Amino acid sequence: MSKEITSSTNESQPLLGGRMAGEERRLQILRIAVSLFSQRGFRGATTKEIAQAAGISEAMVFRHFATKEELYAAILDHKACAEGLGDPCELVADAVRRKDDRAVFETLAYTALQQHEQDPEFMRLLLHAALEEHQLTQMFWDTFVLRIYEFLGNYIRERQRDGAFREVDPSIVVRGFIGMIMHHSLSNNLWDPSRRLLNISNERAAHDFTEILLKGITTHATSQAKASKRAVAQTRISAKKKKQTK
Amino acid sequence: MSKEITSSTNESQPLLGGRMAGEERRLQILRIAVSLFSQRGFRGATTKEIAQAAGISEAMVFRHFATKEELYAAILDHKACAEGLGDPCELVADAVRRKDDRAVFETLAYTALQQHEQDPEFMRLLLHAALEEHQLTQMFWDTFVLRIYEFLGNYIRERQRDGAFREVDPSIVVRGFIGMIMHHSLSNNLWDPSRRLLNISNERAAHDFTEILLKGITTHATSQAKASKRAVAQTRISAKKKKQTK
DNA sequence: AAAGATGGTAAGTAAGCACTTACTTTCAAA
DNA sequence: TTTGAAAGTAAGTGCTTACTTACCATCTTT
Repeated sequence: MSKEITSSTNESQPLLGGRMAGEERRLQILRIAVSLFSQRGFRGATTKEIAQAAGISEAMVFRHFATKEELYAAILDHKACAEGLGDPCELVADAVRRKDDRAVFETLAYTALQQHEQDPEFMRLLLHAALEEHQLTQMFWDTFVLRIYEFLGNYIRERQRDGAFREVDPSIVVRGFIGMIMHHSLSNNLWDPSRRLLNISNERAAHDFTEILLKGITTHATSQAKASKRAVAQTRISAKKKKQTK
Repeated sequence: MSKEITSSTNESQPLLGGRMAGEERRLQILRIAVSLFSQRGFRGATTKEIAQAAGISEAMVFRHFATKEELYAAILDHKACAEGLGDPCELVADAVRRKDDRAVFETLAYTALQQHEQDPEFMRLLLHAALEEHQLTQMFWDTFVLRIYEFLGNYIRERQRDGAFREVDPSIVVRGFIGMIMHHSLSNNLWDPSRRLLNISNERAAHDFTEILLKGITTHATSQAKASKRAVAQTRISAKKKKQTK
């Protein structure tokens, strides 16, 4: 039981001998817990495992987080708030202004796919939370997914007014598009990690999904005349409105 | 001790007299276990809970299933094999013969959506299994998803030869289509059960997703001449082949 | 160098877990 | 009516779990 001063045998950070500053240790525990919770879920990951992986005793875990629940909540907050997930609306704001449909959808798709690929833990964590009916699920849905629906929905509505897109419920279009992306990431990370069914780059996936969606909702050549007439009329109206309001 | 108190107060099912035939009890346990495993996952559901829900002692559960693992496996077999999931290839075989693209895709989508709606436990069970990296996941993917990819992929390839569909990797098309459907079911059953973001009938969803996909992959009016030429040429070739082979 | 705060641990505890043992009740066939 | 197999249970067993207690070690401050 010589404790083998552990720093030699322990995997996580062999560089540092035992002692750590409080905040540093806290973050280390958090990182390790994220990894274990995402692998085994809340019930599946034990505090003992977490402590061992961090190279400390269980008691230290409970000094930083009073209960396992609190640790879980801290993780979800940490992941949901701090981590990436930069506002997608800003990301494509320029493309929206230029009305570059292809850029809008393809950029969103590519960014999401990259995000999922380089941080697969987050998706697993979210899935576990959803299955356990944890409140984070609703929080995530409300603050993130909802905003994308509004943002993309508004863009689609605008392009419909332009006559560029046919008349479909924008929410259905968004659901379909997000579905293609999410399911592709889920397939890659969860169902078919060896990618036997489909093995393509994120660029390719983003491009082809966008192509299918855009061709699926743009107005046809046959009805193009009608569409452009409407577009012109619409442009005049918006111009008038602008002058009136300002 | 105070054990008698619990036994007198604890009467889970006063309606049915205790005793059951072996097979009957086995199926009852299975049904209850399905429900509990799908709600709480493998680790989350306890044998005690299952026994209580069935109105029997824990020992009876272990008389029918030697271990918890065995019960889990029995459930997955029961659900994956016995339950529904009728061959989708047969379902749309007629539409495929008539080359009725709309019917092929819309029927598949609608059937899947209905299936997911009336048996949400199965999807939860599958998700839990996937997160726990249970072998069923691969089994399900190989025997069910793979076949759909092959089937739909072949159909798309055929229609591409006809000149009816543009040249896209059929696997990507299938992934996109399945993605729209799966994500919609997942949204309805897991993420947004109150359907605040989107609340549409399965008919509507199947129709609109199909519409987007088909418009997204059919050849355009501008290139229709070229396409139909190719289609005619292709038809002649197949006709010749048929005569030659037979 | 004394002191006090902070990082860290060994050794618990009570509850809960999957699973077992030893026993009783029911019921249909011989 | 006997009997024996099947349905059923109470009361464990040993292990694991989240969480605690009481104590040690190592810095920093004055």
